[in-house]
Amino acid sequence: MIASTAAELDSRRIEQKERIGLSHFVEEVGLMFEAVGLPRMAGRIFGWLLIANPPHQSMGDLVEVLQASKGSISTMTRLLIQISLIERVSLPGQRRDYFQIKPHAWSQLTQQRMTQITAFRQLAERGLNLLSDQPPQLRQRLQEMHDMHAFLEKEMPLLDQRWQQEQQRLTERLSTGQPHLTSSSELLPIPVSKSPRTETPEPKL
Amino acid sequence: MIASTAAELDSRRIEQKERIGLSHFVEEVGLMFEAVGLPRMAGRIFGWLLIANPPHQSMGDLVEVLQASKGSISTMTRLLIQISLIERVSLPGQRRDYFQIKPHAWSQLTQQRMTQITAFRQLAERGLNLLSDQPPQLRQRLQEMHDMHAFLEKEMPLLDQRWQQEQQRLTERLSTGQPHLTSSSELLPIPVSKSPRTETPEPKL
DNA sequence: CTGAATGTTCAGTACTTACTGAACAAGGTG
DNA sequence: CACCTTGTTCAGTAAGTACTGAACATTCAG
Repeated sequence: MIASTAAELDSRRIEQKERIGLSHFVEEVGLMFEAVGLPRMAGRIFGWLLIANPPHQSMGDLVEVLQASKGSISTMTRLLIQISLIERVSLPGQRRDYFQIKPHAWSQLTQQRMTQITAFRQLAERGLNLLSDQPPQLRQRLQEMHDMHAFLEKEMPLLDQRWQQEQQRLTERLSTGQPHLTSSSELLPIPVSKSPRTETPEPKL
Repeated sequence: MIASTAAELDSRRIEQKERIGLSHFVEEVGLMFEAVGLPRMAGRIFGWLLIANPPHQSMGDLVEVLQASKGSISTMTRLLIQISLIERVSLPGQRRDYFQIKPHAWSQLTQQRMTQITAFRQLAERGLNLLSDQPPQLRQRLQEMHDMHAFLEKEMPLLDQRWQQEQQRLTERLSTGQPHLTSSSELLPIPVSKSPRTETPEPKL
């Protein structure tokens, strides 16, 4: 099996090139995740799940493709599931579990942002209390901080709502009839286990 | 000067209590800044400038209040100026410079967020190119990522615009006639120096 | 000019945190 | 039951980065 046809070699070169393109993509998603405060490896996993074929991948797949340790993959998939960016799915008759991008994953990130905005608004309120006996001139800085985030708190959900409508419009353009990946296969999403860990993060310090 | 009146002691206790409240506030702004990917010390500076009286503070003030090194303050104020969250001001007849919160600082943070959104949209496009010969089902994940961020790219500026209007409405409620902190005093903002460093970051590696 | 006040730069450190790898569960399968 | 496959947990490390402190500029005062 030493000799290969020209076609085979060519096909391999193309595959090679694509592999490089794909891993670059994965790496960049990793960097973007870091930019929004999430671990790079979580971004790599998410990036790979964005382009993987099939869209559901096992832990073993991820370990191999991303050249990372089992431990890291296990921890990071758990994180991604916890923030609802991916979900765990199982195939009938298969022992191992698979991971795939969760529908509306991106709205979930917006949700996280909302939490931050609320925190900023509350912080502004605390500041205004501290300066309660000061003249309005001095309080103006905090008032602006407060009003801005109160505004966003009101508007962001509306924006997200409008996005959901827009998206429905967009997806109905072409793929009428096959509404979603999950339902197009025999994949079953596994509900997130409400383990005690979720509510009480540190059982033993 | 060993004896003090009860009133003096009381006033000191109150001051002490307020100092604690203020430094808690400063610390929490620091934590929030970390949550959005900026150095904690930058957040502390910004936090202090939100509540300081007067609103403009010198490097020496910051070093003392925040118990940080001159080096750290210098570096972080530079960072904050670069991302337009604060500005450097000078007083006539005063040698040293002062820093204060820049008007519309918060819109600036939104601006930073826009950059990220654009990066995400471009990344989605790269992914779609990589999967250009794949069936729509597989491309759907990236298509959603793309559409979502394209949507936000379109809508966020409009939102910010509406915020500017809203803000004007809100500030006109009370403080009619004194539109802004800067103009209410003899403070002169110092324009950001367009040093070569800005365009070519690493002159000598 | 000398000295003081103000500000910058940068080498070294201290700290945080992601990641590895190995030991440990938990099922299935023969 | 022994054994393999799949997945989790955790101690230790590796790597990145914010921060310190000291040396170095710069400008003003006497």
